[in-house]
Amino acid sequence: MKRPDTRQQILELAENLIRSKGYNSFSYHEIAVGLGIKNAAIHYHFPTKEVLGLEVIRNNIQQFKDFEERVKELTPEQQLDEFIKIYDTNCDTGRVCLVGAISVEYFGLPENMTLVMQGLTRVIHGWLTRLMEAGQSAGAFHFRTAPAQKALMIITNLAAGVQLARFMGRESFQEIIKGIKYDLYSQH
Amino acid sequence: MKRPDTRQQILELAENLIRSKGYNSFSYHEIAVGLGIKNAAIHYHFPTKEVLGLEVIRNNIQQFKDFEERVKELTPEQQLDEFIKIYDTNCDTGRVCLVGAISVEYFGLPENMTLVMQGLTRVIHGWLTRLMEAGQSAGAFHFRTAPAQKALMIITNLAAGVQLARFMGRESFQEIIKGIKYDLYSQH
DNA sequence: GTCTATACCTTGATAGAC
DNA sequence: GTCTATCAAGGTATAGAC
Repeated sequence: MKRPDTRQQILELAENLIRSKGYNSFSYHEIAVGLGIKNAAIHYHFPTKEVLGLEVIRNNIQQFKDFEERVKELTPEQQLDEFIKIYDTNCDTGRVCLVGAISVEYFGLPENMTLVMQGLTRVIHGWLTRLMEAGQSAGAFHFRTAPAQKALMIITNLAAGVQLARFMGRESFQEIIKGIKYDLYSQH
Repeated sequence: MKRPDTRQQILELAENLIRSKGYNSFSYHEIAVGLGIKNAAIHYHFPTKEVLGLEVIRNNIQQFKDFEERVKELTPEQQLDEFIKIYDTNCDTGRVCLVGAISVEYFGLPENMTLVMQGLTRVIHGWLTRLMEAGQSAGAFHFRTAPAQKALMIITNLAAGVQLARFMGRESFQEIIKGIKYDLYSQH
């Protein structure tokens, strides 16, 4: 069994912390304790916190592209289910999506981070827009507005749905999932 | 120059800072500089940062109740417009809603703050649910799902819509507003 | 790659004069 | 009510040994 890759472990814990409490609310010390290493070891892999933040975002972009690749042969309905499942799992584990987490601290972040985040939002929104188009063409999804707009509606339902669930409970997020599917699948 | 309303000024600036960069990203020093006072003066009005955070939330609840009172004689369509306008203005000034801002830092906040936040979400969601019911009864809004569910969909569209706009631009939020209204007003 | 040790800054918070 | 002065704690970050 391969030895655990410290760099990757730091990256994953940092992402979890950002999505649990925010970028400016976690410290190198917290990561060090969590992984049983020392402060300085983190700085060896990520010289500054900004670099760590940037790598977390870039890693997230890559993860989403892996997701795209993994589901691309599925039907639009199945792809949507997989997409929703990401947020559903996040909701269970108490983590909001990276876009929401980072966006809220916007004016308290290094500018580079906000720039790279634009890339992440573009990738996600672009994929979901194409999925809406494909599902509409296939007769699976029913909606009358533009696919790009419909994609925005769904992303915001999911992103803020997980956030809201922290105060209103898991059931509220389940209601939102039902709402999204009802809108898409009912003939109107 | 006398400053009888220092407390209120602190409260307002703190709320703006929370909704610009997050609770754990602003400091007493920032407020002091912003208002031309000293660190210690803030501690006179709000002994701890937790108290300040709690008062910001309580103040927000009161503001929303004032909003309810202000619009209660208007038609459901007009009330919805006023509600949307709150978020639209926030979007222009670069501020996300308090619910989104606080929710994202959930696991990095004093527990009391998360408890009081539950009250805020309940107040907003309750009001919008009743508005959905009233609008439906009046034949102004058209939707088939439960009013409480429809309210959740709209709140999440607006809350995350403002967040997303920080990366995707103001136009994306305008698209979301159009989407909300199209869904509610079109016969289907 | 990881450690110890430490420098340096910012933070929330307090005491006491006015 | 606001100030000056100060504090302890915690934050990011670096140097150098191993």
